[in-house]
Amino acid sequence: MDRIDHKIITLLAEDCRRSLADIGAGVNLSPSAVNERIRRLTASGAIRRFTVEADPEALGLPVTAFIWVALAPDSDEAAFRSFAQTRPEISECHHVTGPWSYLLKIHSPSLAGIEAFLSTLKERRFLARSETMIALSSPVDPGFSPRGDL
Amino acid sequence: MDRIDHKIITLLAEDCRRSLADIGAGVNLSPSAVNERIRRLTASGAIRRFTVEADPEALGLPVTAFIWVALAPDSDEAAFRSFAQTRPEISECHHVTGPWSYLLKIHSPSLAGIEAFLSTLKERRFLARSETMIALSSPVDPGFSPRGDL
DNA sequence: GATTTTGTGGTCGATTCTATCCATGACCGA
DNA sequence: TCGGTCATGGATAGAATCGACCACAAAATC
Repeated sequence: MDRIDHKIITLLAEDCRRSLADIGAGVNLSPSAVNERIRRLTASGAIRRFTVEADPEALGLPVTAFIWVALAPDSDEAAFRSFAQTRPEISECHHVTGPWSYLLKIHSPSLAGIEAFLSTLKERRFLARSETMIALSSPVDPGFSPRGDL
Repeated sequence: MDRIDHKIITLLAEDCRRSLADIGAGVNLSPSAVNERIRRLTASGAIRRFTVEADPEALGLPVTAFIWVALAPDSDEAAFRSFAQTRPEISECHHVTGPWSYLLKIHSPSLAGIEAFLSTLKERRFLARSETMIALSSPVDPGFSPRGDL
């Protein structure tokens, strides 16, 4: 992981469809050498996946919400984590310091969808309490990469 | 934006390097037709960009933090937004409902980096107050796509 | 200490696959 | 019937991929 790998990742982050020759010109390397480096970066996990950033609105998910979750004292934390991983509307789930256990970022077609999602959390007895914040606008946002069928 | 476009985006989100023939097989369309749809999806902004998800740790950014920001009453909100857009360590910036103005997600090489970032916010007189939460682990996380040189 | 050995990471060129473009054709609504 | 939209299929240009070969640095041997 040297300076060149770093630059390759930066270039791919901007546009991962540029040609190896293009990238090579940016880092003074032949296309083959760049290809080999990308192969290694992918194999080592430094590059997790090649993907597209989509506009959530275009996908019918105009509502972005952040939900603070305090897990119920008797809840199964492992179950909560795997729940989070299987729900496609959850685009982020972080275990955080501070008064709350988890922070969720979720995309939904409507506020009603958020409400339904909260109901699900309650039904499954994960929640001790929660707080929801709706994103009004997002000056910086990676958008949305559908995980699974949605 | 029909069911087919939706599926194409899902397939590209999983792996945007698969061939048009591959995708075509998934949606019963010829490679050319798929190409044309992707072109339109990109032109319309439904697909924002083709990118890579990187592992923040591999890039030397093992610390992920969420910072709640309440803007100072006399601060220039537009200036804050453009500040957010130009700082590469900010991977998300959302204007949210509730007691806080903005939620930031930032990636940093260390806790000292977070502290330095908070100092910058203070120096620029953006802050009325703030609260920082550190991510301990992230069961679901899109990782990191470097914006700009970093 | 000089020389050989070995391994890593590079270039170059041949081959195969892919995207792209264009001409053509089907289908639907006015 | 006429137009517009969208798909197909084939030709072409361009890209990724692979293998053979090369340069360099570090380690081992004489």
